[in-house]
Amino acid sequence: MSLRHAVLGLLSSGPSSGYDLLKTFEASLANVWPATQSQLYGELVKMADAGLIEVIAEGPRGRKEYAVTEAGRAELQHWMTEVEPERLRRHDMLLRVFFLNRLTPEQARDYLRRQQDRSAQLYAQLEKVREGLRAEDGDLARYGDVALEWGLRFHALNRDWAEWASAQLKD
Amino acid sequence: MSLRHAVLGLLSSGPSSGYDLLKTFEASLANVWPATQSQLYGELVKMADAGLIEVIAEGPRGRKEYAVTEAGRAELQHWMTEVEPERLRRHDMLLRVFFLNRLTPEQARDYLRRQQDRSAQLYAQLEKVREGLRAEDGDLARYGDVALEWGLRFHALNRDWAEWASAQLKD
DNA sequence: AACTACATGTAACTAGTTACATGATTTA
DNA sequence: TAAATCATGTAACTAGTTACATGTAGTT
Repeated sequence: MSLRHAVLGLLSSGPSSGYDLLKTFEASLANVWPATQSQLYGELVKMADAGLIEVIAEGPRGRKEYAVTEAGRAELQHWMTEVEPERLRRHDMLLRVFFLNRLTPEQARDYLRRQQDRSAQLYAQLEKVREGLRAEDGDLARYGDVALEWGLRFHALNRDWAEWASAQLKD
Repeated sequence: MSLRHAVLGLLSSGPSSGYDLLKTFEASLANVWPATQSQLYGELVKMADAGLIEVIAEGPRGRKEYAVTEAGRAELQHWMTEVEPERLRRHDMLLRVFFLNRLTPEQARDYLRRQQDRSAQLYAQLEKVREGLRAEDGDLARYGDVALEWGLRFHALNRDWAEWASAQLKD
């Protein structure tokens, strides 16, 4: 249900259309909560039905400008302060680790090596994103950077763990 | 589609029934790839239809013993060595971070503090699981421990990051 | 005889994906 | 006037969840 809360979060800093929200998802939230066009438009209709948001204006080409209602603000507040974040449940990189003994030792080492390389690459990519972000400001960029730090640490963890795991295999 | 591969992985070390597979999911794979009873039984039927597994025996109470076919083994091998693991896409703990400025500074700090505590707690829990695991052996336990190390590092990362993020808020 | 564990199956629902469809406005 | 961008909507499908349903075999 968090697409709903992502939308409430975005709209809580000002009204916007589905189209514009989609751009924001792609530009800012892509790494924490991606949304497709069809899912977003559908969700906006459901949220309006539920009274969390409302259409406050219609523009050219059928553009609809949505704003959060009081009920929407309350729901956002509730979700932010009282709902425990979901735990990470599925992790197919780790799932493969359980079956590493089905591979030859070389294949198993290759697998971990690929994960290590990939994480190093993702780390480097994120570092570049951070540089690009330095230019911008505003709250989304500011808090975006706090989230980005998590990402950097995450990729570093994966990289280092894969190296460690590779060494473990040798016994 | 990875439930399918989890099943292939488990069956690749010997035939088993849906019921027994479910126990293994609960005991060993719960943290990397949970499966519900209804999903598992449904998937087994689809996999048999697709020729990846087959019923090799029927026991009391309608028990069906499944075994991997050659096609199933090939699919497992393919998935292990040629399919890139999915990246983590959705992360609602981090999504909330983007909207931390909608809270009062105290609420925001509380949020991060709760995440820190929770991660510390999950870390401690996993450590206990590891102790319990030391007793067992066999490949699932052995590789399970490699995955568990990832989990420990992950919770430590979350704990430390939350502390860091909390300090960031003060400017 | 009652209880527990074994064992499978099905229905209704939610979230998310890809692909298709349509049309209006702005800009080169 | 052609192309790009703006803007929304819908259909078909997949994966996963919760709840319901049913019956058998072994244990106390």
